[in-house]
Amino acid sequence: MPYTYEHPHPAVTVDGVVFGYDEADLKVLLIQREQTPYRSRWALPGGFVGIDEGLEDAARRELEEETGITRLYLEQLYTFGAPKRDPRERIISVAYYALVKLADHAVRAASDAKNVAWFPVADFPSLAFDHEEILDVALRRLKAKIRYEPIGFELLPEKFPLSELQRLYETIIEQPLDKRNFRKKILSMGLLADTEEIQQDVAHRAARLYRFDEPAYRRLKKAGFNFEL
Amino acid sequence: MPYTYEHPHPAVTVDGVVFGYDEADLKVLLIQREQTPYRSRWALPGGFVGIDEGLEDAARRELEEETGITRLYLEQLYTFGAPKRDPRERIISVAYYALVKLADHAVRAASDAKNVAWFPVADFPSLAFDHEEILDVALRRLKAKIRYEPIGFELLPEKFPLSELQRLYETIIEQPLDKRNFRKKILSMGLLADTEEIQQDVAHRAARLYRFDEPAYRRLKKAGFNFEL
DNA sequence: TCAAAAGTGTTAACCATACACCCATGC
DNA sequence: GCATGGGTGTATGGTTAACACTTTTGA
Repeated sequence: MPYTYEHPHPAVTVDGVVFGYDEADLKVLLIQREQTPYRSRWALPGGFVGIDEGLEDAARRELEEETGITRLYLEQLYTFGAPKRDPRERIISVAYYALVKLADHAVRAASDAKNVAWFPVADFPSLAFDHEEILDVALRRLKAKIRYEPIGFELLPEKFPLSELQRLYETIIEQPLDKRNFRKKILSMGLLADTEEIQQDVAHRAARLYRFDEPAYRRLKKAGFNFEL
Repeated sequence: MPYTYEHPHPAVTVDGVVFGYDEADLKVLLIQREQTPYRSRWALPGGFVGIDEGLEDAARRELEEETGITRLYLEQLYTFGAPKRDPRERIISVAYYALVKLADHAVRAASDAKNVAWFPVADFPSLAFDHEEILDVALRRLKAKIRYEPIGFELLPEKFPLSELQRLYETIIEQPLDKRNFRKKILSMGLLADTEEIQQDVAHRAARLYRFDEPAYRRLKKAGFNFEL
């Protein structure tokens, strides 16, 4: 049961910053802690890395265990290791950030036994440990990355109208975009496939639905194409 | 002496990818291992993180201990934690990359007791552990980052002619640049201060020497300026 | 006087921006 | 018929890209 080493070893955890988006807001998934320290504070989902477990594997496992979310875009963010970041012992945390299609996951997370909830990134409670710093780094990464990698689609449903894509971008980069220029640019890239479907049950003219054309993106990328804004 | 934990803990190390540049090549600093495993193989400098030591502190300490290099640009790169990356025990490595002004450091590293040497990144020996992968990630990061952050100057001497800066960029991004356009662009940014000095001991017309104007950069950045290429 | 690199401007193509109205639909 | 958002084109200014010759210096 006890594990002994000649030199002291830190503990290693993974923490996940899970972003979701609904028509109004960019949101982040938080869990309310049940144990000390920071009991009842909200925190990023995460946990210890198994001794024979890869880092990304650990991140996926923790997210699935704690939130039920299973298929998501996941990328390593940064490693946080300030000596006193956890009051119990030295814990080094490898942080990941994830993008999920909120519509598909909102219910499961909310109905879980644990206290799990989505908070708007513009308005969230005080967090445990250094998790506010981690969230801040994740947000900055997302803002920067969404401009030069087509990852925005990971936050939208499979099929979406252009206006929703535009709103997503406007929300994340925090500035308005010109509708005509946005459409011109994004359509001219050849990354969107017209699904030939339109919105249902809207109280106005229904918009065409597009989907992200992954194979086309791969082809273009190989040919030297660079996504931008 | 022995340290005991209820659950198994991985060891945590830092490894450093130190880049330097001379008029011909982008180079990386390697150390020849004296112990098993991978005895006598070349490897990235690095070592264990002290239990009360910050990650970046550990990286700086290791680089100083192993190579004598003390003032450098240092940034966290990525964390590598595949379960079998070290044959002895589970070791998670937080990798950093560093940029140094080679001219100032070439001698010290080479004259150290340990077997330390600079290798061109285009032609280096087989490396220990997963260090080739780490180097590869570092190179890609450098190539990407040098285009949108003015970090190239960290690789040049304090004072340099424009042609040297251009050669540096051409070397790192691996494509030729037009001389007139390069000068126009870089000078129009207002980041270079004319030192009013010129090259000495050259067998042709001596070039003006510039230096990177750090305060000017900070001012511009605050005003929303974005360095690019 | 030759070799080697420094230094310098103009033009054309392209791209980003700004901007306003009509259309389709459901209520 | 009205409210709501969908969908569309053009003109201008700025930015990038292509391109070649003269100057300076030391050997």
